[in-house]
Amino acid sequence: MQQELKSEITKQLIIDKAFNLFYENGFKTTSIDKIMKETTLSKGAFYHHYKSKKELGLEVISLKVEKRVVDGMISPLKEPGDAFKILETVFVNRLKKFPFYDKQYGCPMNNLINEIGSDEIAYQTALKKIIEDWKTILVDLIERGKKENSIKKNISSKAVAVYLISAFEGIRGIRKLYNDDVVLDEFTTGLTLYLNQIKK
Amino acid sequence: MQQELKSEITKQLIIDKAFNLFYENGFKTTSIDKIMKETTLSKGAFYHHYKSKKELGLEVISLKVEKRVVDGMISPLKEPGDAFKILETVFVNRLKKFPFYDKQYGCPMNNLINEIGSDEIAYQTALKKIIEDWKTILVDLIERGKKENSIKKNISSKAVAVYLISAFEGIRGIRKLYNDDVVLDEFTTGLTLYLNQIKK
DNA sequence: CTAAAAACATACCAATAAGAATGTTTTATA
DNA sequence: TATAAAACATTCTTATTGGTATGTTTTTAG
Repeated sequence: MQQELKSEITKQLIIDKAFNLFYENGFKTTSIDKIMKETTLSKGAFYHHYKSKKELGLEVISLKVEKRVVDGMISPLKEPGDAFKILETVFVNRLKKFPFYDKQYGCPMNNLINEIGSDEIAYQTALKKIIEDWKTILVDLIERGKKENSIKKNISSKAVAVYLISAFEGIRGIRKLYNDDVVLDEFTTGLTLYLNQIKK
Repeated sequence: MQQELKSEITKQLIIDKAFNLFYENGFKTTSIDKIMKETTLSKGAFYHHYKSKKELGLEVISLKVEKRVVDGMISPLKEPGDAFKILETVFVNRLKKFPFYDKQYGCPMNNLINEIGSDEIAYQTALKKIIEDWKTILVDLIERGKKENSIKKNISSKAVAVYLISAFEGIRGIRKLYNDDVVLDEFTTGLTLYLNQIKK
């Protein structure tokens, strides 16, 4: 039974290194050789654990990319408290707390969406799942805000959710082009303004 | 003097084919071989006109990618008439009029931003220029709307401009994951809602 | 009409790609 | 403790990469 654990540890190592390389250099141009060089293991080890690069890509998406979005943007929305306040805090704070590295390389999910989003159905489905989960929880929170009278009732929760997610992912990409936080600050101002307009 | 014309025609052919391949398959994974196969010319011809793939990439950005954004989203903002109405028409109509192909492959600029936006300073600068131009014209229009009393005065024009651009680019990416227009319609509802909130 | 320069073609190079084949070593089980 | 299977290493294959070197053909200027 110790073998299974060892296998899991190795796979996790591969996934971790792969995620970082995909994030920094893109999916398509990151080779198995480069990934395995990082793990200090061999290519033979890779093809023992994974049948293809595609299989690894899907695991990276469902285990690493998804986790990032869940931890940073989905789970925090489930917290109890004033729905509007939570909405504001989660979106604005996340942007403010990104380290330089994350600002430079953008959003791992958004990078993948734009690089391989129209390539393979498998990638599409895996990435879409994250967006759909995010959207669902956001809609729930907005609906709650309506009931609790912190958010305007005459707006479509789905529309607001999609608009918020789009804007957030959009700025994560645009920020990559700059070397300072000016655009990011302007975005935050725009976001705050937007949120105050759906506030009751 | 006819030689110069011939050279220009060949370069344009290369640029056109390159743009399409970059758009459909990404920049990094589109090889010079693939591009020249499309032109039915040889690799020798390519390296006669361009010194590197990077040089071609920069020309594609400044001539094709930029033109697309200028024609579709910047120039229309310069039209005379009610500033708010123009804002609404340009953004909403553009989304509604995208052919299936454009919805599937997303925004060429946004694709490049996310694929190579943190790679080379040269690409960064070329792409940033487009965003900056777009932002400038948008700010001008919003300012005009404020003066002409069609847009609220107590909002930051820059913030609104950045927020609008971010949301627009964001949804262009997200739409790639889907096979129908549902998200796009929800986005449009969200966008319309947003615009009505900055309306006077 | 001729020489040179521009436009293109062909052949090549070293590096890198994904993956298969075939090893060797470690671990678990009977 | 023998054996099978899992974990990993080494080597190889075929294709593709950006770019160069060296051609040949077309165009232009004198």
